[in-house]
Amino acid sequence: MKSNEIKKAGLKYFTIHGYEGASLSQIAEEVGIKKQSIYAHFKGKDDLFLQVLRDAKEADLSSKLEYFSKIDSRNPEKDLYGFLQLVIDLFQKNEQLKFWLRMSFFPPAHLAEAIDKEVFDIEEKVQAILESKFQDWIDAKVIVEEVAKTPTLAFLGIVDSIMLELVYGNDEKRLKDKLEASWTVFWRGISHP
Amino acid sequence: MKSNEIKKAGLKYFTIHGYEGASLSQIAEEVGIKKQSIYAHFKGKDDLFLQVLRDAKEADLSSKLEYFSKIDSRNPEKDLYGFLQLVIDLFQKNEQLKFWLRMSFFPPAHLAEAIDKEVFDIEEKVQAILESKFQDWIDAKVIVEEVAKTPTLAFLGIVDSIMLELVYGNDEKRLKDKLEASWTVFWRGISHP
DNA sequence: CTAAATCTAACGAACGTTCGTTAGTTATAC
DNA sequence: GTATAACTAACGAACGTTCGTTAGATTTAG
Repeated sequence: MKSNEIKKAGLKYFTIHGYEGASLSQIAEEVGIKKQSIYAHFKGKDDLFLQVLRDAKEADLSSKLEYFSKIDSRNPEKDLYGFLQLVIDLFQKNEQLKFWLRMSFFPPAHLAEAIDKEVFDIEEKVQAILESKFQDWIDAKVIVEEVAKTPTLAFLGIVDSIMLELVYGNDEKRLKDKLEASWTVFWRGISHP
Repeated sequence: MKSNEIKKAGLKYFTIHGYEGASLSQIAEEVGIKKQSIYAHFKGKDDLFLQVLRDAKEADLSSKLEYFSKIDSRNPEKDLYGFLQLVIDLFQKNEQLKFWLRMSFFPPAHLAEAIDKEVFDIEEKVQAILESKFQDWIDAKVIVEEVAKTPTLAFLGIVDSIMLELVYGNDEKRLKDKLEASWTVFWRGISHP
């Protein structure tokens, strides 16, 4: 299907140059067609963008949901650190998470509302799952905390900072250092009385 | 000085729409002149952008340096939390930090190299100062840690995540919650044995 | 089985608009 | 009276988009 090739090229250039900086002719050239031909598959630039966005959202969400459904809920140290590894993997394997991150925080102005809705949706779901996991661990006295929301938000903060480090450069060493540092302090912070 | 007005308008639109999405006519209109008149003050779009960038960098750096020069180095809990408050203040008072954040992570492709150099410079300096502060606190046995780099990187991670929260929405409540959660876990993580 | 109709995917050409930029001219300020 | 900073006018290039058309495959009808 040619549509998928176009979406793939769109994902690439939207990620690198942003919505305004990516041009249809550039995207078409990548696929080997003229920019007018894109209109046989999409209504226009906005349509292409929004389809790429929804694909990225779905991929991101389903990867995370799948991970959460697989963990055993008895070993928070392994499960939480594994989630950070998952995020790093997703980021490096496919471009969708990078695209998603960029558009979450710096959306094209005229689509900001539509994008915000999707972002809120995914954020809400992930937070809800994490919070219930933390609650389980608190009940099982595996970690020490009064309210589940505190470690949840702190952990999501680490996820964000790791993603920023991923988008920043490709300083593999610095990423590893930062992950280790954040994780060490975080884990000590929620597991020690 | 009209140049400053132009830079101020440039800062605004570069921050909202990014380099490619901001147009000189838009910027000129904000100031009340025609876009061609910008060329009496700047060589072109790149020149304007880079001057805005350097102003933002300088403002960001000097605010942070000033803060570090004022703290007494005996009370890390107050000093570190105060730094997070400073970042939030800077972000909400002037647009420069938001601009700086956007361009650090999603620079226009043809200026990426020049921008990266500035970003690396400021990052390096802040990290060096923080690391030496942490070393002082470790030596004074106010915090518990072996190497200063670990709490430094973990703290910088919190700074990043707070900035992302600031750029995201203006959910004041969520920002407060996240700050409190990250800080609680972090402080417990570096102060408890 | 063949002929007509429909669908798919691409094309060149052109649309109106906006972009950043340059040149030459006029007004303002010291 | 000279510089500075604004203006008008115009530039080539690129943008997203629409148009009419073509070539080939697939489906439908007689």
